[in-house]
Amino acid sequence: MERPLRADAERSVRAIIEAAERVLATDQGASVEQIAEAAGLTRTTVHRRFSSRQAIIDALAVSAKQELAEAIAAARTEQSPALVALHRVTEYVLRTKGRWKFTLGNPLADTSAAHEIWAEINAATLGLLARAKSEGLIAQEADLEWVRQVYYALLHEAIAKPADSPEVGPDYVALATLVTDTLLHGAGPQ
Amino acid sequence: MERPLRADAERSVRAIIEAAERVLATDQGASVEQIAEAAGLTRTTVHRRFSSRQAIIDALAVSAKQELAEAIAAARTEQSPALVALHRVTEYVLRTKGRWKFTLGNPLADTSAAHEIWAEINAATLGLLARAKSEGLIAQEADLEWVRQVYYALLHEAIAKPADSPEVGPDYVALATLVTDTLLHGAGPQ
DNA sequence: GCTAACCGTTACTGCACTGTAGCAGTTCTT
DNA sequence: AAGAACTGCTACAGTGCAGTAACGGTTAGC
Repeated sequence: MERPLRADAERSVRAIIEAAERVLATDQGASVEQIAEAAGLTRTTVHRRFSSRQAIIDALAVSAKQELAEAIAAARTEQSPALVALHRVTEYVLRTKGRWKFTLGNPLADTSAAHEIWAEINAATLGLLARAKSEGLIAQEADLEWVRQVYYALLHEAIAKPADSPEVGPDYVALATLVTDTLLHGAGPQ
Repeated sequence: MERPLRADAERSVRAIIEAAERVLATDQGASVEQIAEAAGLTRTTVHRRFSSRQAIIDALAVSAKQELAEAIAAARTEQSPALVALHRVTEYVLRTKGRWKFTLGNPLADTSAAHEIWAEINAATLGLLARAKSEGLIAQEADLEWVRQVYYALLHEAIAKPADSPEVGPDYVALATLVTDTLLHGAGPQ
């Protein structure tokens, strides 16, 4: 029963979501007005597209997690051995995570709407880790829940890490190598 | 030139800080009134002890980081080989971090007042890691800044990890082993 | 080109929170 | 026991923000 939005309205929605991501990344408590300004719109227009401030957060969560799920799917982890699959999915995830610093890795943005997507992502990750274990990459005694937790944390830290060459943007391939290496071997020699 | 507080006032200050830690741990944006209620006081009394809401946060940061610095000092890391020192300091830090879930590991609570304490802690950690490297625990090629970042993240995750036996409280020794093992060897076999 | 949807502007309401003040009763200190 | 410090209570001013409404001008879609 939902009329499709007009093209300009659609653009506004995009602009709001992207601006919200940028603004909230540096200030979680930012007002709707700050978001509107960053989007090049007025506050009233924002309220026309999103009935409440929380609605913006929800939309943000859905967008980000959807994009994340797509990135994971695009990595096609089932079609390669666990090591390369892990490396590849890490790279893809880092790319999208770089664009959603606020929403992802911020429990505040966990809403019911995005919960099922998140569960799906979680299951996929656990599945890949289980395969990694069966292929001998991960110790048999390892607690996979803990490994997943550490993996997520490493992804987060990799994004937070200051880039080696500030001008050219982060080298996601190198970061993916760093994350997987650290996850599997830690900081110790070998 | 500061008159010492009366005993009851001193107790109020304590109660406020502890309550603030509890309340803010679950809701970063909690109001002064919520904090007051949790402390068993009224809002006006809170404002008598802390001129502004930010002043509470500052006091929180100082308290927590001071306690953290003491915990690190108590570990006496210089007096044992790096591996046992790392294990020991990890255990101590986890204990205090468990009591300051909000303040520590929340950049929001980083204020100028606690900055120097934090710098000191940071330096001590880096020093220990450098020694660990010189003793062969950490790979020569490793980026110590990255290792420190990962170490902090692991501490954070260890605190967030659901306890194995919920009733008896977390087993900090086991957690310390988990953290150091993961830091040095990752999730892989060996 | 006509219509409907969209946006900016202005203005208003309502709410929640911060910070302050005065007073009366209680608790510490000596 | 007396005075000072402290707390609870009530009340108030000020602020910032969310959300709503109406109007005139602009833009997209058929």
